[in-house]
Amino acid sequence: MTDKKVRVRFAPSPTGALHIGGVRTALYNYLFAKRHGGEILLRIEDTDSNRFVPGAEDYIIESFKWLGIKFDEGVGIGGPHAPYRQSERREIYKKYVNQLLESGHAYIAFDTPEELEAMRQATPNFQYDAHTRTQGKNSLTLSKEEVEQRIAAGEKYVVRAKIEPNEDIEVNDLVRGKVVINSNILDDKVLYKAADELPTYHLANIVDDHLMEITHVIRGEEWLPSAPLHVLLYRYFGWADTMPQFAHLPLLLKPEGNGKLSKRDGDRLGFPVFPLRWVDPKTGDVSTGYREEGYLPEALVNFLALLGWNPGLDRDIFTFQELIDLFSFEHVSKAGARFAYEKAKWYNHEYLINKTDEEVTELFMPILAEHNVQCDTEKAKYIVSLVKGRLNFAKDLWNETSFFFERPTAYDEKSIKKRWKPESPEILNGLCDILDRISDFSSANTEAIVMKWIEDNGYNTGTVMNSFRITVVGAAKGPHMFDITAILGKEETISRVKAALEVIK
RNA sequence: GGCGGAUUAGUGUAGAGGCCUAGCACGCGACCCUCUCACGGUUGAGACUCGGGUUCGAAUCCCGGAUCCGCUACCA
Repeated sequence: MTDKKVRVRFAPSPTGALHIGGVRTALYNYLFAKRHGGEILLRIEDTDSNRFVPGAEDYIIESFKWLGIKFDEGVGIGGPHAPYRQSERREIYKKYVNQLLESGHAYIAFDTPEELEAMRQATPNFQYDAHTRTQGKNSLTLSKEEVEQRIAAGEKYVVRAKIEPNEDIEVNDLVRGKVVINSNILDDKVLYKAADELPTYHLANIVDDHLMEITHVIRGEEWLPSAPLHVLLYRYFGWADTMPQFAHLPLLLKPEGNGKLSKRDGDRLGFPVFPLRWVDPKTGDVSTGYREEGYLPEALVNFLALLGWNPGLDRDIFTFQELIDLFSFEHVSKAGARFAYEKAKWYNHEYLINKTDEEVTELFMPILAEHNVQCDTEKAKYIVSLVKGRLNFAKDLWNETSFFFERPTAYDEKSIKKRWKPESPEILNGLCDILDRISDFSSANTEAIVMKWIEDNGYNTGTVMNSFRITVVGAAKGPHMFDITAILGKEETISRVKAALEVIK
């Protein structure tokens, strides 16, 4: 078992956009598989026909493509265990449902939703199990003839697992160790619905994981309570000796307050909870994505990887390959992790400023085009080199560089209040005269001349430079002043100062 | 309510009985750099959920409380 090739799966349900927690689960699956030279497959669990959302499957595939998580087989790729869409595997499940029925590990139940609801109302903490199934309408209480009659009459039924009471079931979890649960608390879970001829998750995932030779089931903690049922099913099928190992991952929690991370938190606190932009086909609601917000996929991956896991080293930046090489369940934490989106920003900042000027320039050019700015790549690259360090997102590029291309339309109040002095206008007029006489307007030359002029006149450097900066840039921000004026040129620089002097009092 | 899981600074985490005067990172503060905003560097504040044990010694092991999370569907 341990020498078998590692095979894992990510099995989302196409009920909408892929939640960021799902992305992390997929990532851990991927890291684990690749760490062990194994394979990962993508399976679509669309066994609930009521919750199917068109477009969700494509969304999932596109998300992973963007993130750089490549599946070895599955929906959209194919492979030896196709089909990978559960709705297309009906016949397979039927066979296994029958096997369970024949071996006596499952039975047919006709109770309607209304009847079940009535039972719940009548009995506190009602659950359909060994103690209560004798009161239900099922193949254990009804005669064989009546069961056949009802089925022949087209009555909708359900197949339930027949859980034997009072048995301790062990689940060996790679993250949590041994977890023991008594079968008394398990209910006779619905395994199959005749209504749509589809199994439920519980049956489908066991059959598929077995057939697809999955060695490790890595999924969210919300599955831990039903893991004993899954263990039981492996036994009922006679597959106990090839049962996969389980690893239940801690959940992603809200950044503040109680509860798990939800889409609403993103809306409320201003960060995406989906990898890509998603438009709900029913409501038309639009949710932004990490991609659209300007996150780099490698930054998101790094951030997500370290949310609930860490390699035990005193650093935070890891390449995808390093994450693979270092990944292990020993370092997956057991407690839920608050979604620290502030750190996601920092990750993006780190990845962005560590890109080469060429790479950032590639992100810059389309932004310039958007603003109808003509600028050759060489100049753009030089500007990028001046402002790169202060970027969190590519979209910050315009904010940090617009003054290179457009005159300030307003002058920042705060900057003026702090830096503008009564003598500023007079000094600036003098500065314009000096500037006008400079023939070599290069950064170094202009700086040398202006600094000497400041010194000769006994001006305060800060006053001169900050006032100068406000008139040219529009605020007390930006790179080295004379690098800016060198790009703007003499005429534009002087003209900006004069224009500002008309406005700022 | 029942069952299960979890609990180190605001947040993500390191720590697997003495190496802990509890480390790192984000965030926050200060200083340096500097014409400004950033970057970078240095630095400061800030935590072992509580109570019992076990032990010469516990953040680390055991028991109990508290709190939080999950499950408790013909959803996954």
